[in-house]
Amino acid sequence: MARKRATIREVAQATGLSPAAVSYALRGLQVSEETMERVRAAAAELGYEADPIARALASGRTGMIGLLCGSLEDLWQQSLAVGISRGLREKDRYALILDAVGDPARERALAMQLRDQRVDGMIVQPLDPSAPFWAELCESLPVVAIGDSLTGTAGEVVFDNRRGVTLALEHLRDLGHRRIGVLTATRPSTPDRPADVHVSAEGERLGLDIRVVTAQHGLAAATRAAHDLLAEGRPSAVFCFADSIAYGVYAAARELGLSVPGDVSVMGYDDHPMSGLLTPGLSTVDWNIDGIVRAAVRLVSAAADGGARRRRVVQQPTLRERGSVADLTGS
Amino acid sequence: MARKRATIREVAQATGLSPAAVSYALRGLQVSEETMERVRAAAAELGYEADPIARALASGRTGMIGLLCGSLEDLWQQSLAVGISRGLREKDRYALILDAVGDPARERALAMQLRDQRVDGMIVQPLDPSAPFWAELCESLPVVAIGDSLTGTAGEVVFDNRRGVTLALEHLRDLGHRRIGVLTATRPSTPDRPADVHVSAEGERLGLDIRVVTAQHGLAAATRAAHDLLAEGRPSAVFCFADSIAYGVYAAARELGLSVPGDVSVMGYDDHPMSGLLTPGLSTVDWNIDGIVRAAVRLVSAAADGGARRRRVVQQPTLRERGSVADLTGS
DNA sequence: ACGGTTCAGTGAACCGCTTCACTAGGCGGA
DNA sequence: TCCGCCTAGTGAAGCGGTTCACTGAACCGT
Repeated sequence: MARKRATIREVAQATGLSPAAVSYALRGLQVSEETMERVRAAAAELGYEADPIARALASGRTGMIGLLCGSLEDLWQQSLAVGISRGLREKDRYALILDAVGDPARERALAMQLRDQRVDGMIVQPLDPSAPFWAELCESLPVVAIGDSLTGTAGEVVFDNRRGVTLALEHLRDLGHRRIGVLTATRPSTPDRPADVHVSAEGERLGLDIRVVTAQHGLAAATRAAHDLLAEGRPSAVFCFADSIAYGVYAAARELGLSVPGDVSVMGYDDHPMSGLLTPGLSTVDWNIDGIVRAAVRLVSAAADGGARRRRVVQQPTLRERGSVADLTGS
Repeated sequence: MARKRATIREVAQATGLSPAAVSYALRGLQVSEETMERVRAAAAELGYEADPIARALASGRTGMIGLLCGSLEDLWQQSLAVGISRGLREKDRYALILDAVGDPARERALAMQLRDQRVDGMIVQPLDPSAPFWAELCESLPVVAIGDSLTGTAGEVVFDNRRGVTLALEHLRDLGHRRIGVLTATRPSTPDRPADVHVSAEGERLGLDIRVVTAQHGLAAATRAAHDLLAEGRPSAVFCFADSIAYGVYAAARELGLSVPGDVSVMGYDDHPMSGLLTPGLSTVDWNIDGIVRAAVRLVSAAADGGARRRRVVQQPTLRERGSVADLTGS
């Protein structure tokens, strides 16, 4: 059995100080340089390290940031998780990553868990941004939402989806596409997701014939949905609201013996690292994941340090052409 | 401000019982059915929920399982994380995912953090399985390692790498390949990684001309390494110790204007969901990720519930042919 | 009627750290 | 010299649960 670890009292004993003094000293507060040194030495000697649980109970703080992902199965969220983990490390914090596996009820439960863990703040990719519990959560700790506005006082890193949609649809139109299938990911209880609205509006403005289909998260589900979409009255192009969904279209096309972009064109939305590796490379709307990560990390750590909570960063997209969209204009 | 949450003492007050009784009642211990009901009702009424931090401090348990990933940038580890998150959910536990971002020092720090968080057990994909701190860690909580044996009393889900390597190399040999490049991921301080040893041994047995190159984690690093490997005295096939590394070979081949498998054949190791989507599909060694996830979850939750800690599951590979290996035999 | 079990529940100590209110001593200014 | 203030440090009360040792009552067989 590992020898029981030293407590603050033992350090106090060893230095002839009170536990309180040791507590202060180790955090660089209130005490003279000299005792500070003495305490540090004794702590090192005894191999003392403060117990984060006890500390959290007493102080209500932990230095951790929670990252709550709606569905880690989504490659985009995976990339984000990796980036945020990295980014927080540089701020001397660390990320607790939790995965709601696509279940809004679990999302709620995990959010509460995280709060109870006394995280100093959290970054969320909400499954259900309109759920009422967010407001309550925002009261008790700084929350930063990525991609959606929450019902509550949260920081936000949002996407200019109107612009992103316009970019994608105009690109398709310019290359001569008129019948366009749109594949979105499920968003429980937000049927009127802003981006979807933009699709209809922009589609109309551009004179496009648009059909929207919703897919569950995950490659397999996206493939099934794409299969359905391609099977009946095939559109000339499919615009997907996530690169990982577009991968499903590639898979479905392969199953159906269709070539991309020969028989069907595909546009993604995200720009995931894998997208450049497919054949043909996936043309997509690039949201600059690094920028998002940096913004989210900045917002949450500022808020956790007592800064402003309500702050909004709008991310602008750029078009990334790679060859998955056929030119039908014959020019 | 959110109204302060109810404590156990308030529930005690409300029911006219002692805090101890309430504590027992809520955990279904020691008390009569009737008081149990009364306590539950009062708790619900007051919106009482036990504070996990206080509980952890007092009892030393949390119900959480830590998942420590050496480098979440690796797609394989991402998949594993997702699977484990799912799997633990079914066991009514939940996963805390931490990412060492490829840094052994951080791996150590996070492992200690996790222990201090009082996780009931942890699943690890060690960066440095031979580091001495694992032994110490294994003393204080159940650890399950995936892919490597730890220096300590840990459960293990290991791969029959000898068999996997044989499968891959024999496949290449059967299709007429002789000069083979091998790309492995960095493993700090384990230069003699078993799999690498097998490569040499098997290569010799099969009469192959093998050259091993090590890549850092991440797609970009893999691409660079592959670039180097392909540029000088190009081998006819490259065998990669992870599918995500193989993706780097695809990328490098594209940059160099080489076709896969026309100019260079590629074999992976893992079978990641994306591998079927590439063109050509990546031929790889399938380790059955679902099986691994299930085994790891089973081992760790059994150990956390007080079962045996030292237990070993060996995973067997199968060959998955998809078309990234050219047949040079001309038959 | 009596000692011995069991059952339901109590009180208080604790888990290990933080923090609040307070004090002793040193110092400067009037 | 006295007062007030600052600094360095103390003691004890938490934080919100769990757990151990114990008690009083009910029940048992004899």
